Amino acid sequence: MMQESGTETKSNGSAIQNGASGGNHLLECSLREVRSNGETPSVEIGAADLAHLQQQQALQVARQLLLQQQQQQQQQQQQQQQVSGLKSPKRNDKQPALQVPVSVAMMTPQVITPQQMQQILQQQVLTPQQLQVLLQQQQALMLQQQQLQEFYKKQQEQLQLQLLQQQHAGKQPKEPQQQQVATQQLAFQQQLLQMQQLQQQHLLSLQRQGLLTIQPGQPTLPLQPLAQGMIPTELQQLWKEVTSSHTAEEAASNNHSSLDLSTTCVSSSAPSKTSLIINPHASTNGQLSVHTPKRESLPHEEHSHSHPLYGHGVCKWPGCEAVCEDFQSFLKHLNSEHALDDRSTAQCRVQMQVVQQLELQLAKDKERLQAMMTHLHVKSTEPKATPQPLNLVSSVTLSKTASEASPQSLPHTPTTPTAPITPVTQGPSVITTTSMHNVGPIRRRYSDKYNVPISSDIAQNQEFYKNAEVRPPFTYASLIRQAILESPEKQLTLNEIYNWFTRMFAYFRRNAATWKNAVRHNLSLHKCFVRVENVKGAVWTVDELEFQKRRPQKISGNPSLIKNIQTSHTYCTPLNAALQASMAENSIPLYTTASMGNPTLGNLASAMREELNGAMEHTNSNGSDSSPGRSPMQAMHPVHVKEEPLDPDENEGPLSLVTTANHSPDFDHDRDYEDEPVNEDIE
DNA sequence: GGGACGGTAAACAGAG
DNA sequence: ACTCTGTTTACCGTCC
Repeated sequence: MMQESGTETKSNGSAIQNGASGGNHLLECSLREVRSNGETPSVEIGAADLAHLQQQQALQVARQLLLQQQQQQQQQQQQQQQVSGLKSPKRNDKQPALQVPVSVAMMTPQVITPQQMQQILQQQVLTPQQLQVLLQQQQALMLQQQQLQEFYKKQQEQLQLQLLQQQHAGKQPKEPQQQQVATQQLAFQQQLLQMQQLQQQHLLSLQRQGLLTIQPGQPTLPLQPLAQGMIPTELQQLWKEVTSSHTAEEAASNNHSSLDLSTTCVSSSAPSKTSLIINPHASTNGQLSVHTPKRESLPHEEHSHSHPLYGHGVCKWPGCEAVCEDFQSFLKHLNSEHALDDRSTAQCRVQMQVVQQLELQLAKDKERLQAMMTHLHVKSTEPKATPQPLNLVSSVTLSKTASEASPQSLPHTPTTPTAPITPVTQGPSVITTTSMHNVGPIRRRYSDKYNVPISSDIAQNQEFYKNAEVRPPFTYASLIRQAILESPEKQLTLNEIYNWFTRMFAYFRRNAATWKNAVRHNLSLHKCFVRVENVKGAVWTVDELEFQKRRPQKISGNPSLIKNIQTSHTYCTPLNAALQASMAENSIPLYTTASMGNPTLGNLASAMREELNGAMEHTNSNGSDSSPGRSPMQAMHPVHVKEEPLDPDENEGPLSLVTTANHSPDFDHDRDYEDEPVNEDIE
């Protein structure tokens, strides 16, 4: 069994790796896949063709790169000429040395690896705050640059003055001093250039994120390399190769076409289209324009016609971009230029690969998100951790850091567990050194330690636990008990307990050997679990009395914790839910998750609150005879269903208000989960 | 520091 | 022979 899942894991992992490792391989794979699907075997871009195309594309990119480098150098030279006009001729010898880093800096955006692209893609989910920060950084950079320029100007003037003085004063008085000033000047200029590089890189990063568009009248900024390194853009290049009638050499020999390609990349690549709306109030220093993804409301744009291949008055067929005045002409164009032929089919295949690649990317990012969620959830001692499973927040309140933690005033909107924690809103601030120590298996036993209601937590965060591989903060014993109590007959076979674990918690869909062993170990170890021989075999039941014997001790002797429990319940969870769950935890019957939303039971629960609080206050270290046992409605006997099938104490008994997952006896997720591919990357 | 408790690993046995 | 179930022991970490 474990071996099976192990192999599954490996294969899955390698698949993912393929997706991350190399575009070529991926393309070939996807192509193979397309072939294996048996679609249109007659048409043809073979793997070799594709490789050839990619080579051509690489050539073209290289050419373009050189071209841009030349342009940038020209720009740089222009800038330097402007500057050098003010200073001594000596500076000229130093120019080449200065140009090198600039060129390098400008080349860097061109070699964006898939990983970088992923980072960029990730960065696309920036919050307005982050965007603001970026823009502020941008402004600060510009300000710095301005200051530097001013400073530099002053230096120039000073130098001029000195030179004049020297000329007037004598022929060769202060050569060293002059050199010194020149050196200073050089340093300043280097600083200035560095600032420019920084600024440009910053702008590039913004551009790559699709946040900014550059107005046409901004020649000093390297626009072309914007998205070229990105995989989809490369494929767009492929499109060009496939569709263009002229050769790549022609294209390369023509600056204009090269620029066209780049603009094509900018305008038609997916990333630029997925740009974010950013705060229009943010100053752009007059150099940048904020690009909003919303349609720019071109008058001739599609009104009622929404066609995926038509937008902004342009045919969006990959690599086409023919201007179509209206939708009708677009349709004509579509039928004439993109009819069913070999070329269109081939293009379609490439588009499939594009989609496939994006899907891979998406899958990877999803995986990452999952890992982030897991990580952020695990480090639950972080005071400001935002959306978490409800009672885990309670757990935080109950933890040692509770006193320092900000008042749990978060108005606990019921967590939608499947709603991913929005990691970006938390930002890097959440990831602290202290949080690192908490990564890994949770060893806290919040529920047992602090009496956090397990049923409440499980019920309210059911979706979360089901989907996120987060270890529930409950002991095995508590979980086993919960599983058994949730069952219609309050008895489960071992296998059914397994199934409950895997069904309710994504975490238990892996490392089955470990936790199953732990389950068995707990069943055997704790007296509260009673094995009952059945006709079918053996089932496990819960001896509540035994269970309660060990529980009260844990909450005892720490009044502050008890107080915290109450306050945290007040703040963090809907009272009824927390209360009834807490009662359920204390074996106060009738109040289960089922009572949530039930006004009658809710009121009853409210009425019971005082008793519960009082009971908790009276909790002492003896424990065994403490509050839960004294509840008048306490079940004073083990739950042996065979003897009392209609036990009114059952949480979901007579009322049948089962809100948690109803489990069919023949439910067999166990195998599925065990064989489920395990995500090794998270580990 | 020590005891209680929980998690994990492992060995072992019996049943199917 | 193998798997599943159940028991037991040992070790370690955490908490009080």
